[in-house]
Amino acid sequence: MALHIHNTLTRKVEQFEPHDTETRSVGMYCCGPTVHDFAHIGNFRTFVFADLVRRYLEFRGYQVNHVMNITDVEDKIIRRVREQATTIAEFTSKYSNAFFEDLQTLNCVEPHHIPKATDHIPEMIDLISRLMDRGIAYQAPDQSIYFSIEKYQGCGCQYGQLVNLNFDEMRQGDRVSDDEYEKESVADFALWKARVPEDGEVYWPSPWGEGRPGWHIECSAMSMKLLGTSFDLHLGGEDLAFPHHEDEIAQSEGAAVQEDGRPYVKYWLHGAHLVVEGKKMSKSLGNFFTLRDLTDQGYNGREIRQLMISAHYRETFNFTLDGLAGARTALNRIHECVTKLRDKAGDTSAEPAPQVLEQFTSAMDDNLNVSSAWAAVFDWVRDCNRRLVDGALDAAGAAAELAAWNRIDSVLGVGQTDEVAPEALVALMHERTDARAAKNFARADAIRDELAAQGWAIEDTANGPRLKRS
RNA sequence: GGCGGGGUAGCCAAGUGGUAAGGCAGGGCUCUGCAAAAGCUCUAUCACCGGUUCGAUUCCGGUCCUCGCCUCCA
Repeated sequence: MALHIHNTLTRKVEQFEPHDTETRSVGMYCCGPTVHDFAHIGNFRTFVFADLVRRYLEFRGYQVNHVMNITDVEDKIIRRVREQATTIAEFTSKYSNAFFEDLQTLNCVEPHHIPKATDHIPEMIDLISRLMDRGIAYQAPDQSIYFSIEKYQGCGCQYGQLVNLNFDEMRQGDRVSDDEYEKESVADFALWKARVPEDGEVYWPSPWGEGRPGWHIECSAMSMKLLGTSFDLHLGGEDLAFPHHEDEIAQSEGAAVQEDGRPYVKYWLHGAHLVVEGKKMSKSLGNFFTLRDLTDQGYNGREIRQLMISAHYRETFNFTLDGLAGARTALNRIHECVTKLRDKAGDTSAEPAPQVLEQFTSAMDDNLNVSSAWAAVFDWVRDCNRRLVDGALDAAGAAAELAAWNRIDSVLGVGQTDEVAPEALVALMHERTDARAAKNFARADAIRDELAAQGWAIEDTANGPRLKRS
């Protein structure tokens, strides 16, 4: 079997075949954060999902070129920059840095390219110019540049590739902001927003006067610059399908820069949102969490990551604190097993054991069915534990299972490294062994309590006692 | 109103036209000086009503409930 994924363009699960089949290189773009605040766990579900896709493609032997943008100019940012009398660079760098720290906490692999919108104004202007030249964009009386959906459709292009649109039935105009009333048609969207007093010092020169880019144009300009005018994968949260991604397609294909009728993007993947304790996150409900809120409660990034990738990306996920505690226990179980395999394997190395890898791969190939993939992992844990108890695993066998796990964890990214206990604690552990030999159980238990107080648990195994983080 | 997801054990969550994975929590047992870890073991008529079928949780129709999008949104 080969990797199959759900493509929003066709609304079907399709076999993944990148444009470039010879080098197996894949271009992948993921809409990144708008850096006006600390990102919340809902945002991170999407980024962890993108990380999972990237890691699985690499596991499958593809060479991925992963791009994630940073949106650092936008209404909210402009407002706060003005309120705090600062600059865009200063204001956004704080949240941008925090974002990358958080990604690291979640054990996400850093994208190869992280373009910022404000560094690509010329590319956006070029793209808008091309749309103007083709007659698809127009300047309104307010001096802003808009994209004409009517003209675009007149060129034989389709608007509404990602969602079924029926403009007559839509509740039009409800939320159209005041400054966009000069558009020719309500569905048109801004490519370039003319400078207004509220923008303060945030503006750039352009052939159409001072102003700033519309929201959608940055992703078209930056993705095509870094990945070419027609690339393989574009991902983002489900809310972005319309209008953001739809408009990206319109701008990019409206510019007619693709060769021989290729689409702007071959596969669109959208990750579903998460809710917390069954409800949409909101500060008033008290179920709104940034990543930092959770790590402050003592949960680590691996645990949060595990929970986020425990369910299918196309389903709304219910993130709960109970679930997080469960993720901790589940991960500990894997870690225990891996530790025992390491002990058994020693320095022996071996080729990965095929069985669990096959089960894992066939689950993931099926539209990234992580639930099923985890089931394969836990079945494997039970099987390894059983064989360890039965003495049915020798060093080579353990090494093979370990090698398989390392392959799997290159995708899941939840593995931990063992922490070595301080010497003083190891000495205490030995003292306890002596006490036990002398049947001085009171002293032995006292030592165990003392170790526990320092965050270490003692475990008596067939090979003697072992210390581990509790 | 339009479009698109969902409703499976206490909780989370896969899956299938032939009596339902996995994880967490809980009960019992084994091992242990006691623990821990591990193993064994127990816990579900798949929202409701019709239809198709030898047989449906799975297909079709309807009902109820729920979530998202419809130009801020991951």
